Amino acid sequence: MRMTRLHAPTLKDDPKDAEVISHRLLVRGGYIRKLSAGIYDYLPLALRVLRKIQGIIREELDDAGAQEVLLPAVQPSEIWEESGRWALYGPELMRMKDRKGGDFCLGPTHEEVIVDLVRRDVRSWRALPINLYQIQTKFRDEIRPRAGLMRGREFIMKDAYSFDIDDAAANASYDEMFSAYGRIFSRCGLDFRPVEADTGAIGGSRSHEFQVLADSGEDAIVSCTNCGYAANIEQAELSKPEAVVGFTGTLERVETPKVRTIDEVSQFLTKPAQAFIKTLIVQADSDVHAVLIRGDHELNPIKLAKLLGVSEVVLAEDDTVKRVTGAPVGFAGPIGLDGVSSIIADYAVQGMSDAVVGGNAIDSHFTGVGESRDFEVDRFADLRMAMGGDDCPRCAGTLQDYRGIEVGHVFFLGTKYSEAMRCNYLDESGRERPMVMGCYGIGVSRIMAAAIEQNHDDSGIIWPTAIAPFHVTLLPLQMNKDAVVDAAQSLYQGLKDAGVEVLLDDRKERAGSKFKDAELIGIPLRIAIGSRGLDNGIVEAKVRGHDAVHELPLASVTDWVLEQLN
RNA sequence: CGGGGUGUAGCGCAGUCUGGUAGCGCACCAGUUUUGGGUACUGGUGGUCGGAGGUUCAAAUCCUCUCGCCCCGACCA
Repeated sequence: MRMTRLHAPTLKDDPKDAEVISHRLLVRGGYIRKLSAGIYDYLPLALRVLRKIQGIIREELDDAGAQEVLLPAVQPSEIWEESGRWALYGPELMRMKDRKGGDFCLGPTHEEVIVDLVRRDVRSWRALPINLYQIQTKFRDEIRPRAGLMRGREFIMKDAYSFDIDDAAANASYDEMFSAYGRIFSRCGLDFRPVEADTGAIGGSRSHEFQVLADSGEDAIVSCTNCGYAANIEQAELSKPEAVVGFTGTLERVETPKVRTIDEVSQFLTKPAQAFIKTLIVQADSDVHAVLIRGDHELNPIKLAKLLGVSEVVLAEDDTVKRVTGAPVGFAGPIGLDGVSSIIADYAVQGMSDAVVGGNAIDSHFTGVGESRDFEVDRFADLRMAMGGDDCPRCAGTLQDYRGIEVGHVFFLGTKYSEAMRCNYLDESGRERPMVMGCYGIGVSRIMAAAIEQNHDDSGIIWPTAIAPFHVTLLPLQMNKDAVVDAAQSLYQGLKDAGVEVLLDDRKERAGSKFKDAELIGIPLRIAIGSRGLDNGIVEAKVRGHDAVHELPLASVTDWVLEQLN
């Protein structure tokens, strides 16, 4: 490809509305343009990257026995009514009517469509397992799209769905997808972790997210430094700490005028946050509970909801707090608290002594508190978010904090959709049974952004070779010198003939502009052809992201490039 | 949805407080110059100042309403 024929409008200035690195570089590098919030044009360079990613996905999924289909983007409400999600899905589901007044939506996901497809034509256990996937544009009307391609409303996703005869077979399908995902992300050149994830309201027993490690990631994850354990902090279970025996401190009520948050009280009393017990008043359906969490820890509402057997828990309204504690928000404590259904405490609170708790009265706290000596807990459980420094629940190691970008998710669905939509088959004994499903997503456009978050420097993008828009870029530095132009032209032809994807910067730009743009666009290999070196038959070769400059004879350029590409 | 910000040329911005009929840099076009890290100079193209209404002799500027976009949070799985 010749640069003069490539629509890659690069910018010197950062676009104002781009904050995160991948967003800035994709816009500046001429890869994407915004059409509306969370909706982007993909320009030629971006499309080349997306096709590389899609190619890797196709190869690995086809190898794993999946088959590609392409399902409609616009879906009728009927199948969503059947699965029950027409009512369940909120405004994130983009709904619309056709000219006859029929209800439709833009597909945010395709469980309904795929189940409808499979249930029509697959009737026998002999036809299973079957695994169908597609690569397609999804639309979710996100409350707040952000960070460019990272969380768009319209985005490209690969979604796959497996159908099996029973749990064991479905688990095998899951395992196969899990390992294919590992190969896909490795081939994309990403540093990632598969982490155990929350199975959420869908239920089911297994779920893993594939997280690309990057400081800008939206998700908080912990990973053991010793064994392979890794999990979303929402999911990470924590081992029960050993209870400490013996109390110190004497119970004492202290005045704490106008200080209510842990930080404020901690400063006021000059005691560390670990010495505090937070008392959170929560609402679970119609019940109100008090939840005790150590001051430096954070409640995990998902764990609490599971423990209480409800779909969700929320912090109680101010009025409720006042009613059950007799004090405004900020002074709740477990001592003398009897207006709640139960007092539940995180394991870390067990055996705490010389602690600080709220006094259930305005401007008042207790110090020197001993758990079980000064108040009763109804039950203890693992209720908090994991964090760096915690003990690994699987081995003797320690957990470390990471931020991650979720680029893939594998999910054991079970029979939720197949039962709701009667996607059944006849087993060997002629009995009708629901198929057991799994679903598997990859954020294709998000991978492009995640790869940049992980691979860039001050000058621009540094693409992993496997997903770079081109392998090599040629920079003729003086377009007015025939020798330079001719040498570049013959290198261009030679590389193309050798099957290399090459971008020739044949613009009549100065050398500086070409270098800058080449670095911004981030093609892995760069060959600079200048009159100075050419007098000695030499060009300069450089690998993007490395400082070393190699002087190469013209004749060996193609070999060098092929060697670099392996 | 709550909080904060912002909308002026393709991009980045000034002008708004204190009303007087729109400007700078980049990009783009023509030319001179330069020629290995975004060259310098000259001339030029391009804007209903997000939109609607109002106040005024006069509105980018003041008032009211409205829309878009960005950030934080809540929400969502």
